[in-house]
Amino acid sequence: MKSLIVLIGPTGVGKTDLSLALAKCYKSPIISADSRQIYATLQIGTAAPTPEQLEQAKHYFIGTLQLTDYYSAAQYELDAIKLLDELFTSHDTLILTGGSMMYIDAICKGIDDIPTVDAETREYMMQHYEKEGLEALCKELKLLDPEYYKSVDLKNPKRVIHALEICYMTGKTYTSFRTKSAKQRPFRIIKIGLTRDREELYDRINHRVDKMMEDGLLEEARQMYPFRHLNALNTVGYKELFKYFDGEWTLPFAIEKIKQNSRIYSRKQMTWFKRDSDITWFHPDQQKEIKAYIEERLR
RNA sequence: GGUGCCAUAGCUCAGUUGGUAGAGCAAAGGACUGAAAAUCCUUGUGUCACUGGUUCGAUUCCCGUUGGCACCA
Repeated sequence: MKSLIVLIGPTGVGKTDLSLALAKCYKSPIISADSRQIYATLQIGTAAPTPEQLEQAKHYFIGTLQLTDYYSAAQYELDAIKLLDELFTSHDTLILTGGSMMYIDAICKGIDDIPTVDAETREYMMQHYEKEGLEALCKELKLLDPEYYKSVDLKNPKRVIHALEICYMTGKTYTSFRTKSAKQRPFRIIKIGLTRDREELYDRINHRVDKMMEDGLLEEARQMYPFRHLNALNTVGYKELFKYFDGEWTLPFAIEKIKQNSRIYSRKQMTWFKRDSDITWFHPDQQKEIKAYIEERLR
């Protein structure tokens, strides 16, 4: 039986270090599930594995995209599942780690087969939204897909717009693409969650931001500044420094905001992970216990 | 030393013509199916600085105390 060890947890909890230890233990490469570390030029600000760490194990999906490349959780599912199939021919146990909740779920449960929105449709909908407002779009959705209208968060423009995009593009309801059932994977999934006391986690996050600044985050962000409108740069650590470059915030204030937004993000991750009853939780220092748990499950 | 002003949520401040109070920020909780480090939703009890007085009732009015600010010496 092939097994995928899925190592998850909030930002700054210590996933990278443990993933390296487990990679050595199981002679596995490390497959990343991180929607920002996947971009080549966002190393410092996303706390991507360092060159030294990258040498310790083969990594996938770290720094493989350009900022301008289109990517999504669904694309990640396709790419990662294909890679897993290949790697399982020569490995029994593989390690997946990352903090992007939706990327993790894309691997473990799958994402429904919904068409990719083409550039014209998105452009059209964005203009439509600017001109008519959210309420008008909600009315349209009520007509085109009354079922989804009932369950969608009507105050969230992204959700409403996307559903409409699919309706207009395909001539079918958005609901018709939603299966609401998890895909079965041909491998065993062992989910390990890493957690720490909140105070401890916040402390690590705050210190990590200071370390990033020492390591040259400001310069890295400055080089990304011309691309600031790209989705890849709508990212904690960069968007705050862009406000500093714009003269809106002082540098110390921007740094405080990076820390604050990182803390908020870590909480959001925990909210998502908490409801996943398949996860078994450990403190990152419990390496022995974690290995024992994995051994037991592999048997 | 004297006079005046101020003291209300973690912070900045409203407010109560006397019936125990509310905004912003912070903080916390939640949602999540092709942009997800994104996007969106919900949540405000606090010795109203301390002591005493007036009052059926004081955070509100009065005396005093403490701390802060300003002005005068």
